[in-house]
Amino acid sequence: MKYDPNKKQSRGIERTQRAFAAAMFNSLAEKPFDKITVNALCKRADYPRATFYNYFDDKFDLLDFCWYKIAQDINIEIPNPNIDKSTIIQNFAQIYKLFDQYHILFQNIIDNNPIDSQLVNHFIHYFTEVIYESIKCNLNLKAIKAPAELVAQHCSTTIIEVLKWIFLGKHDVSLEDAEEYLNELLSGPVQV
Amino acid sequence: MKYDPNKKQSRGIERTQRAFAAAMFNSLAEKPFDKITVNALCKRADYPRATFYNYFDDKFDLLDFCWYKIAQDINIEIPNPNIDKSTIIQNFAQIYKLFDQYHILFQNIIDNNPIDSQLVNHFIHYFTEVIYESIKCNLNLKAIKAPAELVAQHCSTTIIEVLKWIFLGKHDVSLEDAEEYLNELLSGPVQV
DNA sequence: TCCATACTTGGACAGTTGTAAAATTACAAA
DNA sequence: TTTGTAATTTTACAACTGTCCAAGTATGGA
Repeated sequence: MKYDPNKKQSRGIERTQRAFAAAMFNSLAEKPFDKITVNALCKRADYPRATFYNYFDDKFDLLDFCWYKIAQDINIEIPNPNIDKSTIIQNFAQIYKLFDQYHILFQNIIDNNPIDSQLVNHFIHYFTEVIYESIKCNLNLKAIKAPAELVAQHCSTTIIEVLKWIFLGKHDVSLEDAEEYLNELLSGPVQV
Repeated sequence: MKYDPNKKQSRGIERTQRAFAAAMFNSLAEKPFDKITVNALCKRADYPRATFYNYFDDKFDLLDFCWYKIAQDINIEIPNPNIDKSTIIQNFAQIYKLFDQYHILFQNIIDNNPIDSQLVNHFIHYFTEVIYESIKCNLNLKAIKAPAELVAQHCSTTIIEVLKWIFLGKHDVSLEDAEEYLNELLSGPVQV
């Protein structure tokens, strides 16, 4: 992201960024992402174009900011220096609940954008990265050859895959079932 | 893709499409994807812009065609009505060899594009889809709750993940080791 | 209060995108 | 060879993108 949202920012800057994010969220709810132009976002947020480019490189950069705002609520506990399968499933529950809060937004997004669109991929990718960052280096692995980074990547992908299936694939799955799905996928679901 | 490459096409059409694909491959080898414009591709392929839009919706559509040309060589055997883990690993070997043939191209792509760029994601996504299409409906699953489609998705993602690690992540891994990695990921690598 | 500095804004610009229509070319049947 | 149809290319266009600069506006410190 162009602006580091972690560093403290003046009230004005935050207000402006929030206005653009709101414009994006509202636009996403009503039309496909590739029909959303920077011009339209500026009109909606009621800021001039130059201000947009002050804060964001392009509309993807704004998207990053939007996902960041959603992901802020995720507070993955990484006290555990060795994360095992049950820890993963615990954290999964937290993200499930977060996604559930936003399920109307996701519904709208999916109604306007194909599941394999740039937009959805961008979203998926962002959250996979969030998970990955929180579990890499801390996984408690079996005695295997595969490198830890690869396994961490695999776990985060799997977690997001289940959530994608549920919240972007229009499958109504309870948290309990979702946890079971995840557990199965992480345990080797295919016959030997 | 705008043009269905499966349906038979006149020699002229194929020549034109190949020219654009070649222009794309050559450009990819020397600069980042987002610096490649349709204009430049046309200049390189020596065709007018309107011809480009005759065959492709945009540069992503051309990319689809490029990956399609590579993927053509994959001939996944789906005689088996129930694919188990060893079948998956067999097919994996075939794709590993295919990717290995193109490893110089992939090297160049990675030198010019970040691993999490739109371009790489597009590539990954395309091949995940190819694998998914070939294994869905035929997986021999354990007695589990997770739906078959989700598991198929998970398997194809895992396969491509290992290949990404090797060929796009600059990790030199032999076929034998790669098969072992895949087997471990599909067997549940994390401690319970 | 004043000033210096940083940030915001408006306008302009070159380059790009995707589309639509008109003009040309290729090709196959008579 | 002629002719009609379809495929291909040309040209023109309106809109968008990202960057730059200069004028305007806040803001905080002295």
